[in-house]
Amino acid sequence: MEVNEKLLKPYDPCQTEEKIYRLWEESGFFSPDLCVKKGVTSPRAEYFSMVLPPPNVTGRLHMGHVLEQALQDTVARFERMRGKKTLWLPGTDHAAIATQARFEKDLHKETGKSRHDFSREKFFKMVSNFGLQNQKDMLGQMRLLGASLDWSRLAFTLDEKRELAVRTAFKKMYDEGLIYRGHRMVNWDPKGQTTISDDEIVYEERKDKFYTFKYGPFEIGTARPETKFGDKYVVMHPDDKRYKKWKHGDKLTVEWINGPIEATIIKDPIIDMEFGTGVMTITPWHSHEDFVLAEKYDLDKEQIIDKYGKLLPIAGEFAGMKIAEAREKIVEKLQKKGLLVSVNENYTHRVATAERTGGLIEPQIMMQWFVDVNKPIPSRGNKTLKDLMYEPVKSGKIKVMPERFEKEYYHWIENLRDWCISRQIIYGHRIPVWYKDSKIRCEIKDVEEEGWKQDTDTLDTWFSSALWTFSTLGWPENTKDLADYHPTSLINPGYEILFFWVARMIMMSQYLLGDIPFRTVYLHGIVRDSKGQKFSKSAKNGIEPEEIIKQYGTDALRMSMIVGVGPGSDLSFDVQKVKAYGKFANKIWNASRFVLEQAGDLNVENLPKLDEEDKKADKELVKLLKEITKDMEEYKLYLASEKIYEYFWHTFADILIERSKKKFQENRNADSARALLFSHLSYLLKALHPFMPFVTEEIWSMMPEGPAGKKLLMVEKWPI
RNA sequence: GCGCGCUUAGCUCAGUUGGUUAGAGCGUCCCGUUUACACCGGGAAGGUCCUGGGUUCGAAUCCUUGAGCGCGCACCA
Repeated sequence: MEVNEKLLKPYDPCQTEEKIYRLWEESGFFSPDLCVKKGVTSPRAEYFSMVLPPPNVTGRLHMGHVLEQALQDTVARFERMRGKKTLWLPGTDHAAIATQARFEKDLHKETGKSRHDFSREKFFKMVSNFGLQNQKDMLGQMRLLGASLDWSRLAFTLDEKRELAVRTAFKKMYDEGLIYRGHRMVNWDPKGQTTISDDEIVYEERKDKFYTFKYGPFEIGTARPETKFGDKYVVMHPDDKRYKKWKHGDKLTVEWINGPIEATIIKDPIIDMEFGTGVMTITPWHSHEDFVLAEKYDLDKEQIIDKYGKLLPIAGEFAGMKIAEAREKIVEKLQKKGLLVSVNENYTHRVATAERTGGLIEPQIMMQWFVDVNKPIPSRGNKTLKDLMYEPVKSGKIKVMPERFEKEYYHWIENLRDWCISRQIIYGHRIPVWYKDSKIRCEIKDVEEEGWKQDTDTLDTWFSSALWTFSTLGWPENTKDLADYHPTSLINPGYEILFFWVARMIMMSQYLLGDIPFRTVYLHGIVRDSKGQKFSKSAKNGIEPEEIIKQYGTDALRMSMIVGVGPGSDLSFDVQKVKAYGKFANKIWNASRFVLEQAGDLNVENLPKLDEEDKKADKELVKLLKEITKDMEEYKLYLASEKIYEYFWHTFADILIERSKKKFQENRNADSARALLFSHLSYLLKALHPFMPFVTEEIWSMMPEGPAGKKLLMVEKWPI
């Protein structure tokens, strides 16, 4: 029979995808409510829900986002077709420090100005506009990817509803003593001029000089002479025989950088006797470990370096100098005084840098806000936040894929310290605390009364994303969405944010709702270039998803990211692979043309009977579909996609279609062949749809309509 | 230092609980346009499944030794 003339040409994704997406969007079927209302989903159906890991509004989507959304959209479409009330909720993340840092960089490059040239309000507005523009671009990109997201529920981590959620969470934790303010050792980023959490530190291996100095009768080693001005405590192991004659608390006068100082002996088993001389001096203000010691023995703590990385007056003649400059000069001076013992030029160690700005972290003691992870919580059976994070994974209530990340997760929790949540940046959720004289109030609503001033710090962006699974569903209101869709079924982030995000979501959901945030965590890997390098701006190896889509189509790009890529494994992006699946889209197109030419006029309701060998083929397909369904239920998309590809091309096209040609030629069991081709095609289109939604939907629109009418393929029933 | 992962065809990788001659895509070579498709079909070459040892009737798959690469975590001054 005659087929649609579109079918006579090769498949052209550019001519198809935009139109198809509009069709889907206008149908309203991305919303589970409308699916129920329009009768394609039963009101009593089981639910399936996912929140999209909100992309940062720092720029545009990259290949990592494509992978993530391809995976999620495939699952969402599968579950929707199986008749579940399926919600996939979109949103974006204000990504406080990342967005502000990016904006400031551009601002400086373009105008030479910095945040200090604007009022707080003005600057906030500027960053905010920058973020909103990026958000707009990204939402467009998500549509290009075919994402079946429910746009009516679009959320942003910094919008009004999420602000309410953040403040409500903060206040509850504050009232229960889980959030406190205190002078504590924090990670100060002199470049970004803000604190960062332990998780935002990136360690870099580096070669530095390691100096050994005479310190009275001892020799001490350091890579950081510029911090040594306040070192008036000498620490050694209590069992170290070499220093037996010194007792804890002994005092002695030693010649040091700026003249003699009085040093005090501290004996503590923290010292590794094997390392160096077994003696060290401590700088409690600028070292985490030293701070712990200082607290233990109630030692003086003196600040040596200011927040701009310059030495303070305690450094005497070196005051005001930058660290790098001072270091050289201090060593010079000590050498002149005869106190320099040796310099090791090849000392490799790891230095802490800030994830977003690359700044060298300077530990500092500062007044900041923290989340206490070790405090027993009466309202949660005296469990700690650590317990609340640990338990649901341990008990299996939350399943992590691949499983090996569970170990990393436990390990992280065991080593977890209180979470520093205050940031000295402007773009973000301002801390909902107000001060007047020495009084302090934590409130959900702005304090408008005379004389009260709000804290100037903002919250770590991960504080708001930690609430994401339920803040997007309306919490703290008692909404129907929350009752209907929480806990969510699946979350699908990259493994690199297991701690930043997944752990914190579990913590907040467990604490605030007394429930898990999701049942399964499917961690995906990183998309690298063909040489295995991470995509990055500096490496100039970035590939724009749009470029690939323009050339090969979204379906091809999506398939290339799903087939054979298991959970947690990185994938090297390879255009050849995309190209191959572009060919596959065309193969589906051409096979469909043949089938529709041969069997497009069959009575769908009453297909001819199958002969023996076709019956066998039919059974095989059923078996395959069962297998694929099981794989999909277990989120093994990498297997299901490969199987369906293999079957379509090498069984359906290469064997069954070729066989049918003979039957048509010989006019032997031709009706059976027609029926087989037709039913095969319609099953295969359905099974392929979650993976390659565009080309399958387009072909589906050309399939003959039965008496029961025809729906969009996206809401047709899954074949098994 | 502790822990985890990877190593399969020239390249990028699959291989689900151990089971016949180990697979795909791309690339290479040969042949082929007579009812879809050259974005194609048929065929071929190409593999010590990192190394050594073990368990087993049987190992790419399980255990173990070593090597190379990668990752996570950790207070070595």
